[in-house]
Amino acid sequence: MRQSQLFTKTRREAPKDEEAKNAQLLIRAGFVHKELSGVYSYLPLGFKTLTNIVNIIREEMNAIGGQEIVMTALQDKELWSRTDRWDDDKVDNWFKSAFKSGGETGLAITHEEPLTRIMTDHISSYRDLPRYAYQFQNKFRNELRAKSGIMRGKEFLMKDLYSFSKDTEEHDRFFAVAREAYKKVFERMGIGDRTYVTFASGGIFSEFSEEFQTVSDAGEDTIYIDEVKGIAVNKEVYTDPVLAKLGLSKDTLIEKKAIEAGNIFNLGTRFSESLGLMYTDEHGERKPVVMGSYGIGPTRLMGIIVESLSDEKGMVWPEAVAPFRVHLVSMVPNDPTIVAYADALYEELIAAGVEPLYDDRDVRAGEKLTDADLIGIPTRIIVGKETISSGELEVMNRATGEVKRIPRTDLLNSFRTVVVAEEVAAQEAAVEAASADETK
RNA sequence: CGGGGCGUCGUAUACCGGUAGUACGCAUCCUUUGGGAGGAUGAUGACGGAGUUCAAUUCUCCGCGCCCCGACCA
Repeated sequence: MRQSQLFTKTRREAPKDEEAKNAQLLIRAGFVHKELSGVYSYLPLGFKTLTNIVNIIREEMNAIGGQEIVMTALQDKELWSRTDRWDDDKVDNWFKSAFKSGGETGLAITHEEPLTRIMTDHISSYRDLPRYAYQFQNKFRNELRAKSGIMRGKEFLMKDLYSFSKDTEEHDRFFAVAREAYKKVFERMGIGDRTYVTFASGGIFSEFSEEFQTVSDAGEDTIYIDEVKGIAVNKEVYTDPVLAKLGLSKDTLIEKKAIEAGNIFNLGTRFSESLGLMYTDEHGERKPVVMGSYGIGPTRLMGIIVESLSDEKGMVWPEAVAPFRVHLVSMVPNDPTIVAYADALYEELIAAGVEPLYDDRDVRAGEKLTDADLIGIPTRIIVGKETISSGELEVMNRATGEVKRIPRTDLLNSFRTVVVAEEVAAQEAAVEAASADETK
């Protein structure tokens, strides 16, 4: 993509109505646009980044047997009344609206109810279990106070997976599998080293839920981490009996601020019983389906990555989620030789399978470099006078600032090798997933 | 929802009861070209409503919007 064609521009200053680092940087770099308090649109660079995050999650959900669907935003009042989650005194953050023909509806805050009802059409025997379905969908929550930029909005993207199992044993097995899949997601996003499985309140459903908490000063939660065991406890359940139960000692726990990047819940039979999702077991006995729910907010995750990995110059995206892997910067816009060289290199990079963001704008070098720092693409290739005389490309690592000089052909070959390796890995993963399906 | 604060060109800011100024950005031109360059010229602005006043962007009230602290957060 030629940067001269990108419709977004960078800004020197953050808008005064944003205090959160993630929102300041994302707006300055043109990734997002604030529509309302707690409501953001995603512009080309932001959408590409978000798409990469979504795809990583999608791959990991597919790998554990998840089947992707899309449910509706508009909800059936009658359905939610049956589980007693419609009244404002029970759930106070609905956005409710009325049909012109009469009657009320609401914008989905979560999707246990509609999916459980859908499943009543499709699950009736033990042969139909287990099943796992998930979606990426905007959720709407009428928060009294949005805050922290894109990390706590009123409308936000959510990946929610729901599991349907025969009994608690089958459920527990999948729960453990889902936990590992979540860990993989955070590792691939570059925040695995600072994200902890955290025991938290299970709310009305069960004793505990498990949160995935990323250590960050921007976090709203306080957690107590056991570094050796690699797990943590949320302050909301930080009591002696709970610690004893989890085999943790106060002496080894470290208090940190953290932000919830995901959570997994054991729902038991709360929804299946109230909505009649039953199956007949091997002995002809009718039983309620045992459910779980598993959430990750991709938009929040994007904010967490910005909060966690940016530096004083701007954002620093991990390879896996960066809007582009490579930022090609031509330094002297009025020198036809350099422009021609950079143009040719741009085409060759595309041919090698790595489309860069190509800063071909007619602006000064300083502005380009400052913008490149802000945008935070992991690898930067700088083309200037020296490049042409030496035949070596100046390749800079955004995260470390390290600069290497690499002969042009070597660099192009290394990209080709990486692309081929990724294709092979993708094929292997597909084969593995297919064989996993067969063994079920 | 309780408390506090704020709404001025696209962005960030200043001043003022009586010409609304500056910087960046934008437009045209000249110079400049490896870390947000200099000059010249130009376009663009007071959240909405009511009130006080000869006169309101400025003061008062009511809306609306935004931010922060707390509460809340399947």
